[in-house]
Amino acid sequence: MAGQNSGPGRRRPVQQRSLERYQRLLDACAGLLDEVGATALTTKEVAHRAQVPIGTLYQFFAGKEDLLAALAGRNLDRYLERLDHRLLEEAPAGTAGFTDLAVDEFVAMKRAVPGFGQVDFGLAGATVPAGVRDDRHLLDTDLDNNTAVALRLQALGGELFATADPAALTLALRVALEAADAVLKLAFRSAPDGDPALIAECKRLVRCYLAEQLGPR
Amino acid sequence: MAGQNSGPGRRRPVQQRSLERYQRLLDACAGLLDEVGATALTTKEVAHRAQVPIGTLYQFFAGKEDLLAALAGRNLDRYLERLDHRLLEEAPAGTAGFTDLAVDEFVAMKRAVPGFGQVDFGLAGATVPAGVRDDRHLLDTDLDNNTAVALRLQALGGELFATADPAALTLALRVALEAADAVLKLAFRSAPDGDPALIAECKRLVRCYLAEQLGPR
DNA sequence: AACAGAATGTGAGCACAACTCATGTCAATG
DNA sequence: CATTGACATGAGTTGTGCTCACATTCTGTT
Repeated sequence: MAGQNSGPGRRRPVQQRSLERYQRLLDACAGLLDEVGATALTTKEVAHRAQVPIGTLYQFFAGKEDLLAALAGRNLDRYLERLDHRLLEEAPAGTAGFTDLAVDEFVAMKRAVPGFGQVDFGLAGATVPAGVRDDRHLLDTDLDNNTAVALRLQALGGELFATADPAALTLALRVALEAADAVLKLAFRSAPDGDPALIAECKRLVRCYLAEQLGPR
Repeated sequence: MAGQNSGPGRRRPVQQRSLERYQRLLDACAGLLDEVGATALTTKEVAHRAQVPIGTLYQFFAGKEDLLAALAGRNLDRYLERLDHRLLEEAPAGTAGFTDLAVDEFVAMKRAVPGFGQVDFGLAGATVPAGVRDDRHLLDTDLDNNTAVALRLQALGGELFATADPAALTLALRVALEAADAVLKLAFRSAPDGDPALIAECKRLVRCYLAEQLGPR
């Protein structure tokens, strides 16, 4: 169910061995992210950790930026997959229940998944290579991550979001997403496992906003 | 009224000529930010634009990171100053009015002030030099920008925020601040002058959250 | 005015990271 | 066995952040 959601890498590996190396590179990248942070991360060290020569890294990824984007894409796919499972298991009623689940799962991944705390979905990291203006302009690719994620969340929520105006709901989800991401980043800056008070406030913020959005009841 | 709020630079200039060069460096940095973005910005080019030798730049700023932090600090000082003026002039009643003013002024600066769109207050950019753990641990310095800004906003708001629990209000302001910043960043990623729909949603988000916070009335 | 010593200014050069590309490897086909 | 082309490799190129030995300017004392 999780679509391929990586950045515009160089060559997508098709053979078995290459695929393993590709994943190993992402794993090494994630591990290093937690240890040294995004700015201090070097492509040489990532390649070294993954036991892959530096040239091979650049066959799969256009550069450091693209490597991080690919990791963010994998994170997003995994998050949506896990959220989907929990929605089926726990079957919450109403948007408040959905919100709590979505936030809790996000927090769980921030704690457990290497690198997730540094890049999560890369929402704010559009970061066009600087100087070169964006020239891709088709479908999914040109709406930034934010809208793409909002649409996928909306699909997951399904009947929980009963509304007469789906476009307005998409807008609201984009806003809620960006806001929640920022507040949770703050929560994890304040405490290693996420400040509980800030996590609670994050839920309150989103619930309150979405409640006003669809049916003021 | 605006306190000195720059990063932990190297030497603070005291002489007249040095002060001018210091400001010129920040101006050049801001201009370049808008043209090439943060990652493509080079210290050499900043120094060249400011007509200042590269060595001098490194006397004032510990590095590129610190240069950007200093710009963010100047942005914050200017913002609070301008917001303060508008609060006195327009004297809004209630938190909703305060919110609208605060957001509008922020948007105005995003449009008008060079570099503001790239770094604003540097809320998320704590970015410890990577590898070295933070060793300053006194007063203002160790609570990140977020808390510092929230407290200053709280002071500006003054009697508008009548509450029995000031600490809870500070927490709410920190959350609102981080969320609003993220949503407005999104608004300016979507459209050069800021997507009006997203700006409106930002106000709605903050108003709704703060209304629930202090006096559910 | 003349001088000493401190403070500040300067830019060639160093260390190191991102990224390339000529060469090497190897499997499939004629 | 020879030919071909896809894929793998890491020494080398380019260019950035940053330093440091030396030059210049300022400040206070006699």
